[in-house]
Amino acid sequence: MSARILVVEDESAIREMLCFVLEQQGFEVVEAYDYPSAVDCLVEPIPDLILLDWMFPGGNGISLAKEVKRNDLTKEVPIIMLTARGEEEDKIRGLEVGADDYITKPFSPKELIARIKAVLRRAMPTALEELIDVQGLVLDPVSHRVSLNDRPMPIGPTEFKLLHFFMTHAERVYSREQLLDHVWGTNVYVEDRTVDVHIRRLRKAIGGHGHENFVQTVRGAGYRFSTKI
Amino acid sequence: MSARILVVEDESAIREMLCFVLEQQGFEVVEAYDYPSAVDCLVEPIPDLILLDWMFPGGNGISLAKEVKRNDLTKEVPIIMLTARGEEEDKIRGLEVGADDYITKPFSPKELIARIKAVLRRAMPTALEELIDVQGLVLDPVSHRVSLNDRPMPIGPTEFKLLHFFMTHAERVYSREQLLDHVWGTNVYVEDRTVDVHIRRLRKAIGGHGHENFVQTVRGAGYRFSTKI
DNA sequence: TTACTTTGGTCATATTTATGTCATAAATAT
DNA sequence: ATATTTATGACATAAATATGACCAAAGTAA
Repeated sequence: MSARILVVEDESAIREMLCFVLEQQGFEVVEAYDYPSAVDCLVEPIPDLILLDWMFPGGNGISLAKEVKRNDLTKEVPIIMLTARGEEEDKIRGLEVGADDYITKPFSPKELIARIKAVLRRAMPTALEELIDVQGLVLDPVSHRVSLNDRPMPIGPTEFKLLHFFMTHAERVYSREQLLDHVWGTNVYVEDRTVDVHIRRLRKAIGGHGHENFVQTVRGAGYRFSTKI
Repeated sequence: MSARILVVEDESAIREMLCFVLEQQGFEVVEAYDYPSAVDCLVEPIPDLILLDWMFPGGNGISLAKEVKRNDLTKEVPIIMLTARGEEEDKIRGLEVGADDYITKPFSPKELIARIKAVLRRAMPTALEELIDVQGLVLDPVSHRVSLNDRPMPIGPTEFKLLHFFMTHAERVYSREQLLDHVWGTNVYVEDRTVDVHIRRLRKAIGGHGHENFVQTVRGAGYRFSTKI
């Protein structure tokens, strides 16, 4: 289960930007552009978090926030408000009404994601890291475990990270350099060819039932995780 | 190969947002926050496209655009300018100076990507990494795969590049020399006739269902990729 | 601490795959 | 018919990847 986020923002460009960033992060996003549509989105299913523009037509953010906090069904839903730069009093009033955090426009995606995750970590800690299942090959980021048809498989730390990256970025080639950047981290001086070795170790770790074929060599380009053979 | 985009924008939140969106699209992004750093980023390697904030400290966008268009090495690099909403005269002046398009802040990611792709499609079609489908013959630059009616086909690196070039430049003859330049790269000393061999290998790789007829010999001129027989 | 285990990176070597060139066959134009 | 151009198969060589072994570093348990 991943978190469902309600975005309430009247300006379409900003709303689309918010949705884009959130969807890239794997969140389920619901959009509302004014007061009535926002109220509609508050029921069935109830969102796990609300991203709320403070000034929008048809009732401002404060009244919607109050509405949310008044209703027993939604009072636990965290709210992050979007404010224009410099509107200090908005922030203060927002936090008084029950908003959990605020973000100033314009915002960087990093900041946005960090704040959302911080709020969600408090509210629903397990929603951030999802179980990944690919044809019986299951990776659980929470318990840090990999299993093959319900049988736990021993796997090394680097191989785990590599597999995690691959499973969350399937059907795409990555050069050795890119893999080093993403899995080992940037500015780490490691030989390119080391990737080959870890690819082999990963294949060995998940092998035995054909799953090693998911890790594919793309000659001259790098490696790819794919379920198509 | 993916396009390298230079983002020139002083406000870090907006710059990070631009970079985030572009990187998600698979572009390689270089950031600059003022005039000197932007000029540094104009050489080695030369970016394939410049996203330029019109008003930024240390010289405005117009002067940087002029600089780019004056230099022989960079004059072909397309420029998309970022303008504040309502600054009509900026847009007009920008297009006069040689900008290829403009985007108004705030912008939606969809619009941003669409405009960038439109400009790149003219300048370097193979860098877009878009799925290309020609009558069941599908080339996916992202996963680095070629499939024929959903069946993945094995194909060598050179044949892949050759096919990619052909599919993004269909209905047009290319001499062997031109093909060597575009697919093998300039300043590579390879016999002209080698192209013939790779053409054969490509035909073999995509053959079997008549698709090999797309790769056509134009006697005395070179080769052509065409769906018309 | 010490002894032991696991892990990570590198290397040398084996194996696989790709590349460019040639000789010759086939096709096409004059 | 002959000259010109392209297609093809073979092959040596080059390049890329896979693998096994090794050692150092980091972590663990006694």
